[in-house]
Amino acid sequence: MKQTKDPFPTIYDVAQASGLSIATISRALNNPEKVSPATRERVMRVIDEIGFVPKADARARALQNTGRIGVVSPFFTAPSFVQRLRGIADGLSSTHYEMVVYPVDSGEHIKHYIQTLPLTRSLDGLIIVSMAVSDDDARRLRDYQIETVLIEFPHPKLNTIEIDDFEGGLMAGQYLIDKGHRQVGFLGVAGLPEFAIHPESRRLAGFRKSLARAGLTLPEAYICNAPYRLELDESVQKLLELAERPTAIFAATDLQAMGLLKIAREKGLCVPEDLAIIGFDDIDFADYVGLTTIRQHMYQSGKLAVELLLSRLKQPDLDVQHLKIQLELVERNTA
Amino acid sequence: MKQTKDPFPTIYDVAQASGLSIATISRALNNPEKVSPATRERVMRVIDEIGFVPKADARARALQNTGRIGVVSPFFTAPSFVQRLRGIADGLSSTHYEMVVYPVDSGEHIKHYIQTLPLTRSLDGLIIVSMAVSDDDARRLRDYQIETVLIEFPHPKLNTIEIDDFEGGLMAGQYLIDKGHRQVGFLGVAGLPEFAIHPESRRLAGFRKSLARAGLTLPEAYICNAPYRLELDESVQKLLELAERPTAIFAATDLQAMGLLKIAREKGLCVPEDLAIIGFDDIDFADYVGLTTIRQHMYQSGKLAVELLLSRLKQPDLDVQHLKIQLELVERNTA
DNA sequence: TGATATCATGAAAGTGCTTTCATGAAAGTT
DNA sequence: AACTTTCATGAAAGCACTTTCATGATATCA
Repeated sequence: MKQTKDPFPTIYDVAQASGLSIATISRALNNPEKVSPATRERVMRVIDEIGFVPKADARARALQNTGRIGVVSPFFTAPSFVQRLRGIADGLSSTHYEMVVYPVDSGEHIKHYIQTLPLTRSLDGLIIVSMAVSDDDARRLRDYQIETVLIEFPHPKLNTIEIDDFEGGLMAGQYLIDKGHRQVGFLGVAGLPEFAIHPESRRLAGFRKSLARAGLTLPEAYICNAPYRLELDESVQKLLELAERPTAIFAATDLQAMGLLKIAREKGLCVPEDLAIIGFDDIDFADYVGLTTIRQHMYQSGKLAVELLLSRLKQPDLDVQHLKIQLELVERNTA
Repeated sequence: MKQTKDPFPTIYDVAQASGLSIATISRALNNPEKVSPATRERVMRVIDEIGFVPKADARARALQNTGRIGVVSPFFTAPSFVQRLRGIADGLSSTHYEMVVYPVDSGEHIKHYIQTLPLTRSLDGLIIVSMAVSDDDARRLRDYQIETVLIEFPHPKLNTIEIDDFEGGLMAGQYLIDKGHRQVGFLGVAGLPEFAIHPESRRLAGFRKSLARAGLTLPEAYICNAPYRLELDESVQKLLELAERPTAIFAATDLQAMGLLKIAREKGLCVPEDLAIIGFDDIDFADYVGLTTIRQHMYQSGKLAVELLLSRLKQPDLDVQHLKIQLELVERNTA
């Protein structure tokens, strides 16, 4: 009667109630084959009776692992990042791992995370999304043997899921050129905090390359940078008000492409006739608005990241891997 | 020299290196005033030297708190839910709490979580979003003294952030009536899994009430249910092809309202002239597409939930609270 | 100067589990 | 019948901290 009242029965209670030792209870739970069937039966019945559930932290302590993997990400609620998060969550859902999300909104934050997370030992693995990791950080992560997978920012010493931003920019440019455009512009990202990475510069580089190959140039006046959100600023207005404005624009992100699309339409421009627009990312809403874009399969990148992480957790001596996500041009109605 | 090589110095290493006992080290860290200034100085110097960081889980175990709060949510990557998540994350960011996300995608899942999370005791608090909680579940959560805040689904015995769906439906209906509409329809949610809650029925009830007050009725033919996503199914097509179709439709969620908007436009209908549309939620993209809607301030609900949770964590004997989020009609271009 | 209060410190218990190692019984072998 | 394996089980150590309680050393008071 005492046991049934106890709100938190421990393994000791189970042992006592069943007349066995805690070692046997533990075995029945974790290595059932090491226990006789009869005993196993008995243990299970008692467990059900008194409602025993192993305490996670005690288990973690003894096991030297925590059953938790951390995800550190900036803008984790931005559409594209959410898709990634979904991939991670799905990848983790079939395992017994929990997902701890560390939103980072300042440079202090990330430094702090990288410095203390490995030390407090409260995580089995770490997925770092779209954040620059210094050699120092990388060394620290390795020294403290916390398995880490980087998404988007590559580091030679760490597992990485890479996006070939250069290639993506090249694809976008080539596509526009093939469509006959000769005056093309670029919409980049402005005002990104210093701790975030800047993939748009590589997208721009690839874009430039494609133009060069076709003997075209990208005039300074055709390059515009705007904040990473739906509401763009006046610099975009100006670009569209140019006497000789571009006939096509490659936006470094879908979010901005959508902002651009809206402004263009407000100005009475027909898309794609007057102005072709191609984005990058393929966020969920891209399909809704019919945005032509370069898909980088965010969901898949997240899922891949956890698969990579899990495989390393199982076999820690595996070589560091650098996977590349396949880019894909999705043709819709804006270009 | 041994200490400096050890990648994970423990409190014992600090004790040995400083010639003090682990008890004193612990005190110097947690109750500095209980230790002589000289000793404190000495301890700190050694800690810095060998790079000691207390292991979080060991600390949690001894302290009986974990520094972690759990968020269980369905569809946690759907636009509206993400906004809520952002509110929760922001609310938590100024604290030392970590956010563990438990995505639920099956009924088994939620039952399982509610039954085991409190028992494994690896969480200080729990925020349950948009999930039905039975009396049994509620009792269990209380018995096992895990502080819980429910969002959207109210329970008398637990803290709740409520949304007045009935009132929202009423507001939507009243607005359409005031605009002169007499033939109004309703777009509800179909195919929601059984573990999710169904706020749309209350939204519908409120909507009906407003119609009744104006002497109007809602014909069966004007009620349509479609999946909770951007791509709606043919039932919506049929509604719009009715000989005498409604002049206005209240969609139970913004996501569906946007789907409806797209279909209407594809059919050549002018919105709002031919068909007025009003949604519910005010997701981020609602502003982009100019959707008139009932805002339920998802972000705020999340933030409020953590504030409520934190205040209860500090003062556990506080009475259970039931907060109501203020709804707000946001007039844009679709109605 | 002897008795008492104050204070910094250390020893040890507690936290709830896993796992190694030892033990004794049953089964198999010759 | 004596001996070796095999197998289920229990005792106990280990995980890395916090905190209570006891102790001995000072400081305080009469």
